[in-house]
Amino acid sequence: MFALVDCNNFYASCERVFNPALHLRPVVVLSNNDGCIIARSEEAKALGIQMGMPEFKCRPLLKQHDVAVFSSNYALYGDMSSRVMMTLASLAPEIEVYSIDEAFLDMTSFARFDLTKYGRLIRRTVRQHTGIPVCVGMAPTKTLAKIANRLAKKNPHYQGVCVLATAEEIRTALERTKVEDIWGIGRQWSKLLQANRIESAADLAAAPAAWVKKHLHLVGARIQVELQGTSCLTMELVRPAKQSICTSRSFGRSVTLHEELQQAVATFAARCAVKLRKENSLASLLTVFIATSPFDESCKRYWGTRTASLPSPTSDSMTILRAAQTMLEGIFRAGMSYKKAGVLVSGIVPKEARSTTLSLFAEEELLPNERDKKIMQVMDAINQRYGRGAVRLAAENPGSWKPQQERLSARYTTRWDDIIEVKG
DNA sequence: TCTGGGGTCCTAGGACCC
DNA sequence: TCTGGGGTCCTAGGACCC
Repeated sequence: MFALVDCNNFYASCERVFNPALHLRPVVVLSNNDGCIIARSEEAKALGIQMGMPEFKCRPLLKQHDVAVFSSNYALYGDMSSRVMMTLASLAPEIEVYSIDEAFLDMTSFARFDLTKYGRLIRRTVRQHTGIPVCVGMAPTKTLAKIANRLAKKNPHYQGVCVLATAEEIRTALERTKVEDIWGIGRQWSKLLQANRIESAADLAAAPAAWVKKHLHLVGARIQVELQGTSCLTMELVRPAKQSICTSRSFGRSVTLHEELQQAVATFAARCAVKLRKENSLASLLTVFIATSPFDESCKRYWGTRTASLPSPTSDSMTILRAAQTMLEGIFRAGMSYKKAGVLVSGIVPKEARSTTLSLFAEEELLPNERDKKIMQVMDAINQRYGRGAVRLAAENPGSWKPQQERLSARYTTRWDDIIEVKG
C-alpha cells in the first residue's frame, strides 16, 4: 500500500501561513520573472485564473477581485517543504520525497489499521506542525495512489483523505478518472488515446496490452499495469545524484550589450558550480545558451547554443566560469535583443570517481590544484553562513539583467533580517 | 510593455567495433 | 545484382513530470 501526500496549492499556502490576512482572500504566485501564474489558492481558481497564464493578460481580473499577488519566494517554499517532509518522515517507516510538495509513504505495514483514520492523522499533524494543508491518497500502486489523491482534492466529502483498497473502490475510481488526469499521460498521449476511444482510466486499464505497448511504449505499458493494480513502480528512498544541472533565467529586460551577457553567463556558471559541489559531483560537459524572445515578432529570433567537454571533470567555479565565457564568444551575435541565457553542466560523475577519469594530457591533474579547492571550500562556507552572494567571483555580477521580483514576501523561516523588517 | 525554471526517461538512428 | 551477425556508444528528439 502506498500513500501519496500532496500539499494543497503549495506556494500559495506557504504565503498564507505567515500572513493570516490572506485567509479566504484569493492568492496567486508568479513565475521567476513575475511573468506567469504558477500557483493559485482555491479562491483564485474559482475566479477562472488559469495555471501558466501570463500575469499581464489577467491583470484586470487580479485587480478587480483584489487578488494578493506574490513573486516566487523559493527560499521560503524550499524551507517549508523540508518541514513538511520531516513531519511526514515521522509518520511512516519509509518516505520518498517526490517533488517540492509531494511525497510517497510506504503504508504496507499499516494494512491491519484503519487507513482512512491514519490519513486523517497525517493531515492533522502536518497542518499542526507546519500550517500547510495537504491531501492524502492511498492505494496498492503509486499510479492509483495519485488517482486517490486527486479524488481527495476534488471531492469535499472525502475530507482530504481517499483510500482505494477494494477492487470495487478501484473500479469506480478508474471510471471517474479521465485519461488526461492519469499520472504520466500528458497532452500528446491524451489526444492519441481519445482518438482511439480510450477516454477513462478504466478504458486504458482494459485496452489491449499490445496496442498500448506499441503506441505508448514501455512507459505507457507500465502505467496500464499499475492501473490494473499490479505495482511496478517502487519506493525510491535515496534520491539518485543529478545527471545534469541547469541554471537559466529570463532577463528583466532585453539585453543587447556583450558585457551584460557576460555577467549573466558568469553568474549562471558559478551557480552551476555551487550546485555541483553541493551534490558532491563533478561535471565533464558544459553547455551555454543565449536566446531572444520567442514571443516578440518585431525582433530577429536567435537561439545560440554550444556544448564542449571540460578538460577533466570538475566542480571548480573558476574553471567552469572561464570555459563558459569562452563558449559565449562563439555564440554571441551583435545587434540581437537577448531575453534569456543559461548554463548547463552534464556528464556528471561522483567526486570519488575522479581518480579513474584523469585526462591523458593534463599534467596538472596529477598534482591537483589544492589552492583552488580550498578557495571553493572557504567560499561555500562563508556563503553558507552569511547568505548566498556574501562572497563571489568578480565576474559574477548582478547587473541590470536581473529578473524582476517586485512582489517578494519575506524569507520568514530562513533570514532574521527579513523578519525584523516585517516587525518594523 | 509585459509570456518560468529545472528535471527525467525512452526511442531511433548513425557511427563505430570485431 | 550480389554483399553477416552481433554488439556498443552517442546524440537528437519527443514524451513526460513538478
